[in-house]
Amino acid sequence: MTRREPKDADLVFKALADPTRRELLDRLFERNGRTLGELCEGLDMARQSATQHIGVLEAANLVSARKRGREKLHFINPVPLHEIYERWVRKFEGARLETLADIKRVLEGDGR
Amino acid sequence: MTRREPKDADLVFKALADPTRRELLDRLFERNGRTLGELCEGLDMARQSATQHIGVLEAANLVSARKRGREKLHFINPVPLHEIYERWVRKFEGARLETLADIKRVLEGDGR
DNA sequence: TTGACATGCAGGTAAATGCCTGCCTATATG
DNA sequence: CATATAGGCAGGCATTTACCTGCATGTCAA
Repeated sequence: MTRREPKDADLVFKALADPTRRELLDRLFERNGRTLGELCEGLDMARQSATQHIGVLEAANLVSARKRGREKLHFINPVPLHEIYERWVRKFEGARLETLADIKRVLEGDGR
Repeated sequence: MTRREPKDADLVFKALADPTRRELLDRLFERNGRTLGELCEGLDMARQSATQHIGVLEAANLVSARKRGREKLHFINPVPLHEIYERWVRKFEGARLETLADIKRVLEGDGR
């Protein structure tokens, strides 16, 4: 019923949560500005399916496209990736060392 | 039909693609070793639903848990996040500067 | 103009996801 | 022991997702 508006982070992570879409990003990294047809080549799925995947990447703002004649050219936008890093990776980088000590401390029952 | 075995990256990104699960990670960062009950508090969903979310985080190896008596204690594991960063963020960080130039070059039709 | 080519659009289906309710088990504690 | 507390397990339902097929549109080039 109540439709929640998806946040940016949702869109980006969801977009990345599929191997086909990550493959598409890799292809664009290898050579930016590919057409839709080039991107879909050898993907082992119908063009229309790949198009949907590209749509997801565009919705997440990871890819932007523009037309040139009858072609659609695609470009990577790395900004959302960096934002994800700042908010969801960097923050937790320090956590590793604490972990073992925390586990011990808590398990030994000094509690909370 | 043919069930594909999900890769690590799939599990991690999928786990992160939900605001409830990200909230859980934040709660664990704020204080590691929380019990299930503590984690679920105030989450605006049934405990069982939150438990499923925690299951997704565990499947992605972002959280590991162990029992103490009748309680289940949860701990962050930041390693998968770092791996994601190495493979899927760092790689694309350099792409930004190229982008505008690429777009121009391609649009002006020197083609591929 | 006309045919070939690149892409867009509209459903349709099977599986996965996210939430629920109901009930069971195990551990603590009076 | 009896009860409360922490958590586990099973099944059900609505929505979303990831594919597909079929057809329409727009652009280029002979």
